Amino acid sequence: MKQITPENKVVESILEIAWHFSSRGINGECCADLSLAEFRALQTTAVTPDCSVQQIGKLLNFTKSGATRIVNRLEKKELVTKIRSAADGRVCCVAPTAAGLELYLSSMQCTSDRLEQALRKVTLAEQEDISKSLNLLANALTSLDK
Amino acid sequence: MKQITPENKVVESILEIAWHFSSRGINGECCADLSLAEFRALQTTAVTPDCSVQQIGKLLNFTKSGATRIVNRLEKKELVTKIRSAADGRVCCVAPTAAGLELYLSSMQCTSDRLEQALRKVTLAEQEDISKSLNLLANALTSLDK
DNA sequence: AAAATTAGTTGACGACGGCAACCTTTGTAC
DNA sequence: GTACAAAGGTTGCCGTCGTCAACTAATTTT
Repeated sequence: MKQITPENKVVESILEIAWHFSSRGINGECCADLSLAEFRALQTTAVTPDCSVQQIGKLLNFTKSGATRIVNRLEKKELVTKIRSAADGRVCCVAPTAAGLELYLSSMQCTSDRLEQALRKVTLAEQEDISKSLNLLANALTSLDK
Repeated sequence: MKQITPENKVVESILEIAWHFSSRGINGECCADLSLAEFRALQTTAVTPDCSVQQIGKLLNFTKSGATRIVNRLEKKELVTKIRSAADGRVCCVAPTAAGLELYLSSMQCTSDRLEQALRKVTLAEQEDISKSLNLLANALTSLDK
C-alpha cells in the first residue's frame, strides 16, 4: 500500500482550493446564477477576440454540442450575443454584451474579495508569494495541454 | 466600468487551476470513473474516523439527500461500506473498502504525477514556494467557513 | 460539380443534486 | 411510561447539465 507523500499534500491543497472555487463553493454568492462553467465561458468570450462557439468548447474542454448549449444559456440570459461571421458563414462569433461584461467584472471582484478575506490572516509577504506561485502554477498547467 | 486589477489576476489564476483539477480537467484520466465530488467524498471517508453521511454533506457542501446519493453511488461501486452505528441507530458510518482506499491513493498519485509534469519547467525553489503557498491558501480557505 | 470537411444544432439520454415529504431512532417533558 | 420534538437518513419528483449520434448548412478539396 502506498504512503501519503509530501507531494500528495500539495495535491490535497489544490483539490481543497479547487473545491472552494468550484460551483459548489462559489455558486450564487458571486456569479449571479451562473454555474462555474457558464462563468468561465463568459470569461472566455470576454478575453478572446472573434470567439467562436467551438473555441469555447476547446478551451473549456467541452464537446461542440456542450459548447452550443452553454452559449445558448448565456445568450438567453442576455450576457452574450451570437452572430454569424461575415467571413465564414459556418462560424458564430460569440461576444459578451455590456451586461455580460459587467457581470464578469463584478464577479471577479466578488471572488477577489472572498479571497482577500481568506488571506487576511497571512502576512503581506506571504500574499506576494501566493500570488506569484499561483501565477506560475496556472501558467504551467495551461502550457501542459499546449 | 471596473478595470482588471492585479488581485483579479490572482483570481484568474485560481480559477484556471481549479478548472484543471475539476471534473472537467481530470475525469477519467485518474479517478477511474469517479466525479470530482465522488472522489472528494471518498477522500472524506478515508480521512474522517466514524464518518457519517451528513458529515460528508457538511464538509462538501451538499444537502443530506445529496450526501445520501453520493454515498450510495460509492457503495454501489464497492468503494465504501455503509453500516448503522451501534451507538446511535440513526447514524450510518461510512468507511472506504480496501478497493476504495486503493483507488483513493492511486488517484492521488496520478494527480500528483500530472502536477509534477506540469512543474517540470520551474525550478526546485519555485516548486518549494508553490507548495508552501498552496498549503497556506488551502488552510486559509478552509478556516474561512469555520 | 461532387465529395469531403468543418461549424453548429437538436433529440434522446444518463448523471447529478436539490426540495419536500417521509420513516426511524433518539432525546426531552410531563 | 407516553407524548412530542429533534436528528439522521431515504425516496419521489424535478430541473440542470453535458454527451452521443444524427442532422443541416457553409466551405474547401479534388
